[in-house]
Amino acid sequence: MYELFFRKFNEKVPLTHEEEEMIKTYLTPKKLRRKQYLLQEGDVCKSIAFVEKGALREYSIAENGNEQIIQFAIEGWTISDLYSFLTGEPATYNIDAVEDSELVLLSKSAHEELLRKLPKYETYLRLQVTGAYLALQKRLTSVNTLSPEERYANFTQLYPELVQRFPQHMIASHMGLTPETLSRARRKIKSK
Amino acid sequence: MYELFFRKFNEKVPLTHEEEEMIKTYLTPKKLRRKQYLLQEGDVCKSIAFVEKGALREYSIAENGNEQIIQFAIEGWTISDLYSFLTGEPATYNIDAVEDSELVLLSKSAHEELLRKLPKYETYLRLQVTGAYLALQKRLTSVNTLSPEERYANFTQLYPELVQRFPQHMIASHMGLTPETLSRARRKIKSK
DNA sequence: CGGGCCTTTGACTGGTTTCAACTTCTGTGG
DNA sequence: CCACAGAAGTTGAAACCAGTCAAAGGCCCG
Repeated sequence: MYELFFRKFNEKVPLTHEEEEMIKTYLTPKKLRRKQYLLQEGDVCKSIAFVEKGALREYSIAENGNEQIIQFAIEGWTISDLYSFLTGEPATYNIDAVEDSELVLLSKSAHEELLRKLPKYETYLRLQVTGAYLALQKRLTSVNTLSPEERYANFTQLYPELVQRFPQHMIASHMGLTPETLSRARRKIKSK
Repeated sequence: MYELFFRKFNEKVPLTHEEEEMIKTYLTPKKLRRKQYLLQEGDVCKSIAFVEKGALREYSIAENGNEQIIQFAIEGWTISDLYSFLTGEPATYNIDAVEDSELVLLSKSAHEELLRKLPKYETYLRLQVTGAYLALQKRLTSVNTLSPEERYANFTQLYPELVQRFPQHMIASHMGLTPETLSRARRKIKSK
């Protein structure tokens, strides 16, 4: 249990067996069915979720009803409405399962206690957030400088697994395009 | 000296007098003239810069020569090519001064020693990066969901100081618009 | 005072969105 | 196991909106 979680943790910050056991007491497993919500806009995000198995998405809904996907998560990734989690404000994002999924949850109180008790947890968090920040920065640059085709090509190269597992219209939404535009961009790429 | 730096640090993580003195030994002041580079694409980013006074910008240059501004920084903000700083790879961004500026620099070795010696520094960093991450997330959402007018209105509301101190064409670049489009968006807003 | 950069405005172009129809795929219930 | 309904993806046509190119006016700095 929690194998992948600790594998990823150890890649960033190596843990002793005792430390692993200690962390385990703070973790909660959770299974989610396809289409089931982990978090709904308006609720407070009460935990950080690590994906042991499955696939989820995080998205907001604009006034006109358009879904805007801001993040995907598959095995080994972490997902949460961090702002809501940290501040206790209502979430502005929704998170739901795109496939049946198995998660590892870390509640707010667990998070706070681990920060107090285990410096390695803070290091882990820092590295995690730093990585997410750098990835976002690249993404923003690509949105501002690349054409839809280039963006899609770039995305498939960076995240081939995601292209396999999420439907096209979600990937379009993630890239800020309409499904039609993405479909046409794909055709152009193929014809080369 | 370094007043603003420690004010901001203490807001996030309170320090004792001794700790402040200790940190001071790792800091280096630097003055920059308007238009002077702090970092040029291709060089390795050797420090994190805190702005005591002045205004800077961080940007990349696309093949076609277009400048794409990814960040501004004024008093109290921190600026750096974090990826280059952490990995030692050549920087993909340029940083230069838009006004004469006074900076506080933290070198890579200082950064690493502080991480080892002072847990509060790691906490400070974590909070700093987390804040930057959340801000970027909001920015990405606004790029994908708002019209140019809404985006500019949003920006002026969020960062009125920046609108005062940076020329329009830089703000346009920051928002991923051409100067012409921003000019027209401003006119539309005024006419309401 | 002059030059150059910044901003604004206009006309035109091109690419993405929108709307709509059609096809394909998927999952569900009879 | 097949049939069918709904979702997903593709394609076409038209509208729209930001980008591009060009020019003029304003302002700052040397």
